[in-house]
Amino acid sequence: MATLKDISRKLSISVTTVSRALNGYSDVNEETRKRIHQAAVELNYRPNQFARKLVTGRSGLAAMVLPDDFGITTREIWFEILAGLSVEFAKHDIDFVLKVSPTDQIVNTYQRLIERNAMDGFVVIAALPKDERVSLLARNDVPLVLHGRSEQIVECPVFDINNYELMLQSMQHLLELGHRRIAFIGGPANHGFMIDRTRAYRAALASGGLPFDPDYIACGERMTEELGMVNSIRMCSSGGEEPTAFVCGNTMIAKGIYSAMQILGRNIPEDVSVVAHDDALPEYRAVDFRPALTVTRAPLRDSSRPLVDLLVRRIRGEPVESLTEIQEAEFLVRASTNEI
Amino acid sequence: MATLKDISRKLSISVTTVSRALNGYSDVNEETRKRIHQAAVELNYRPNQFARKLVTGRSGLAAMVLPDDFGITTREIWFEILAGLSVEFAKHDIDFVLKVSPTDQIVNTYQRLIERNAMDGFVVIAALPKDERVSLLARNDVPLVLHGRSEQIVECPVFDINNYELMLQSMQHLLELGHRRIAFIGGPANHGFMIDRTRAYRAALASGGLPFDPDYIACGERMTEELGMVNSIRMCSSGGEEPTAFVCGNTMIAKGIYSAMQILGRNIPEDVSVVAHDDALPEYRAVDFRPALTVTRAPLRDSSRPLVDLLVRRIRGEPVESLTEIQEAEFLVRASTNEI
DNA sequence: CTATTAATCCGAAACGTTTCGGATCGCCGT
DNA sequence: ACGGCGATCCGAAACGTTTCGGATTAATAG
Repeated sequence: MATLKDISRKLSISVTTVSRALNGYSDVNEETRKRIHQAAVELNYRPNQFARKLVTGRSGLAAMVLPDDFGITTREIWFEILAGLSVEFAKHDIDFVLKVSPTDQIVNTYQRLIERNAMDGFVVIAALPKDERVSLLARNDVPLVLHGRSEQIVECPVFDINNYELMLQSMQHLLELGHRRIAFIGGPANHGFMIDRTRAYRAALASGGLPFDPDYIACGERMTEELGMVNSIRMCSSGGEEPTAFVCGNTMIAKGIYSAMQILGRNIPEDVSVVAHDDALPEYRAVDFRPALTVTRAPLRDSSRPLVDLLVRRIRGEPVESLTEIQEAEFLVRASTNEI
Repeated sequence: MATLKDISRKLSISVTTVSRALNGYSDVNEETRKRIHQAAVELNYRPNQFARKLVTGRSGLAAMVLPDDFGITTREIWFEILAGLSVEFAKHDIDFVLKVSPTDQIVNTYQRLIERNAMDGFVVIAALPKDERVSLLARNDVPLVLHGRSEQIVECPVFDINNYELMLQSMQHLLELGHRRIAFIGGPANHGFMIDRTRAYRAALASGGLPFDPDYIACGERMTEELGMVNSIRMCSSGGEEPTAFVCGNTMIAKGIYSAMQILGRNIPEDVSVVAHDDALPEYRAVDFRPALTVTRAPLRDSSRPLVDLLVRRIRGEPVESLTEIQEAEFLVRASTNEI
């Protein structure tokens, strides 16, 4: 409730000087700065971010808008992302606003938010190769940070995990164990991460001298247990040659495969090996799988910090070229993979 | 980007009048109001909420702060609540900010938010009988809406479902079916809703002339499948008389009981009846249980609208006495309950 | 014909910051 | 003695609203 004017009055120092002292300008005497700081804490001064916004243009607000049908993932995962972002933004004194919008109106929602001009920046998750949200924001010159690489050439900070590399690692591991028929059950075909992983999958097959069999790859809008279950059952009971190994887009899919293999009477890892990518959601702890699941691991929680940092730096005006961060996944060999 | 001044200039009308026209004051001619509105849309005028906040004190921001360990519930449920609140607030042109805070610092977080004075109001979920968050907010005179009744006498809007009544209904149903040994597996003992339900549980027993057996009631911090599983197994294998019916705090607990009964070789509803309260999370659809689950039903999604409405009305200055809403649950008899 | 009143409009101040462009003063070198 | 310079400070304007207290005009009442 205390304002600059209160401090100014109390100390008989101009508002200007008080402001400059508090903001660390060099043209204020060290001793008066001390006095001002002290008065500030005595009066429990908190700058009014709205007044500040009026003149600096910065509001201290960042937003994320997400579809009310959860798009590609589940509630748990969205929540994990939201929670991470909220605490990271808080470290920069930024309030995180959450907008949930009907899926078919996402772009309108962005449009309105842009017009209102209240957000310092946006975080955009799950980039599509050509992403309307991204181009809209970029066109209006509002800062955003992208999770997942997008094909379109936009000047914006990007954070991603190295999807190509992690798939390569999984495949290499299986190839070294002697597997020749390796299936891939992934996520939505049009998403950037899936494209990268598919490319790596094919590259690995090729490098192992193996053919690409379209029956051995399965995509799906939702990366759920069900997806893993139905596709692995299909692949194993089509009458043709069964895969001896599965690589999965996430651990839920792997869980589905585990159930399917149990139903079909196959043993992991004796009959079939399973590798997955692990976002490290507590509910699906790969170590707790029986047998423990071999994974490439890149905790979702770990993405919040870089995402927020990149956005904040973009807002502060750092050149976009320096604002790209690609995270490598750990590779953790556990008990779900075996020689064939 | 267009401001009042732009409209004012374009029409040669004072800023004052433009402002008053747009805000629907009566002292502006109908025709000039028309012109002003038209100019506003032509220039794509959007009021600057920060400038407005400076003078009116309203920011158009509401917040919820939640613990990073999810407190009593799960990620899914929190997300469901968040999503609902976000869309409802949007209808009132209020941005919803999400604060996630370490559990032991919740109160500090509130304190800081209050000092910053940027939020128009807060929504507080899962009230404890004596809730520090509530008293802190109330003491500082910042608007809040409470989900779940709190014992302390604070003047604040409250939304709740009628926990007492829904438990009574479940019990009555079971009693009418002839059950005499009815167990209750609920949630965290210190929470308001659990207290109400326990009271109703005991009242129903008493009205049926049945004794209260502490072994037949189970509480737990997390209302999960596991809670239902371990407690129902314990109750059924203690050597004493087994319960013939369970009433569950939610459908996840019921799911755990279903699994437990299968393991123990008991049939639902022949050997044991199950009733639950149903928040209507899509993942745990009570209709999809085999046998379909008898429930008291009050969808979580339905709580967002009243919650937000109450808060908005409080912010607008309506007297608190009128701001209480208690929702009755539906009672849906399905296949999980039977005569004994 | 004048005093009221109703209908419309408007100037200016205020909200709490930041920032531009000096102002003041003591001191240094010459 | 004087121009200049560095160290400190400050007045005033600006950001985009809302709102208080009139001002103007025309119609109405007496």
